[in-house]
Amino acid sequence: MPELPEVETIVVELNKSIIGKTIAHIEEYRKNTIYADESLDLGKLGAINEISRRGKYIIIATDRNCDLIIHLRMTGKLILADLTDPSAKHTRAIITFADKTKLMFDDVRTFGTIHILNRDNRHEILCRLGCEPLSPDFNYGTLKQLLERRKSSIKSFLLDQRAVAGLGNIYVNEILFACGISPHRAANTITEKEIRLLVTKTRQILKIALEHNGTSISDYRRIDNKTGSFQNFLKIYGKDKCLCGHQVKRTKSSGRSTFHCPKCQKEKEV
DNA sequence: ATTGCTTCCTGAGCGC
DNA sequence: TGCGCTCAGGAAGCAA
Repeated sequence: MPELPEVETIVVELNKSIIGKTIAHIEEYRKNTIYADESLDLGKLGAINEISRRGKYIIIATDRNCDLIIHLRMTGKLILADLTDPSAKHTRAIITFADKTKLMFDDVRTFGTIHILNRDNRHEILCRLGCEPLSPDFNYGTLKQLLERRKSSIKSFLLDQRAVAGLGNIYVNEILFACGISPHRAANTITEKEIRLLVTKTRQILKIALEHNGTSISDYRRIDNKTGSFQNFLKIYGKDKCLCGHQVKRTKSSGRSTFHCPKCQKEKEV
């Protein structure tokens, strides 16, 4: 499940490997994978000159003012290859470069998308996203203001991309455990001290995960098909017992697995 | 306005 | 061996 550290890892690796390459053609192998502006000729998108990330979106920009905006959802992968891998059963699209190398978009569960559009329309995809947790905008003041009027749980707040962009289920579980806050707490009951802790721990966990090239629980792979290694450092997600030996409680909230330790994570503000 | 449920999809893992 | 069931999950879309 690619979240911010996984997407950022892919962006860093793409920046080392496909900058300057000219897009020769793009083929879609499954419907509803590519959404392209009708006015664009996919054989004339130009050469790649910048690759960046916003939330969980990968933005590949070309020198002809076009953007490829990719979302991997749960099982999407971008794999750089010289030849098409015949064992890849779930290739949804292939971007072929002028030098004959290929960037393959694999996606078992088919929810991932590639939007191809003129740069002027970039905001149509990105405008709904909230603040970046690794940017200075993610601070006590911003968070306090956002949390005040939220009645939903702190977990659903952190998962809401319109509030904070880039966090997913695994990191939200880890962040709340690190802060000692129960995922079931109402967002507007988070105290000043806890907000400051949320800012610090979120940044810390994302940075460490990034140093380990992200978390590979099942599907996430880097562009050379290698796994990340932060799964070895998870403290609550998928665990039976927390570090202190307490039983971890597993629940579901809005369809997602939630792990928390009732002893280490406060159910109520103090 | 805000919130939370349903939907999309496939493969792994399980019990029988 | 194979069947049917459950689970994994991001975010759009919709209903309350």
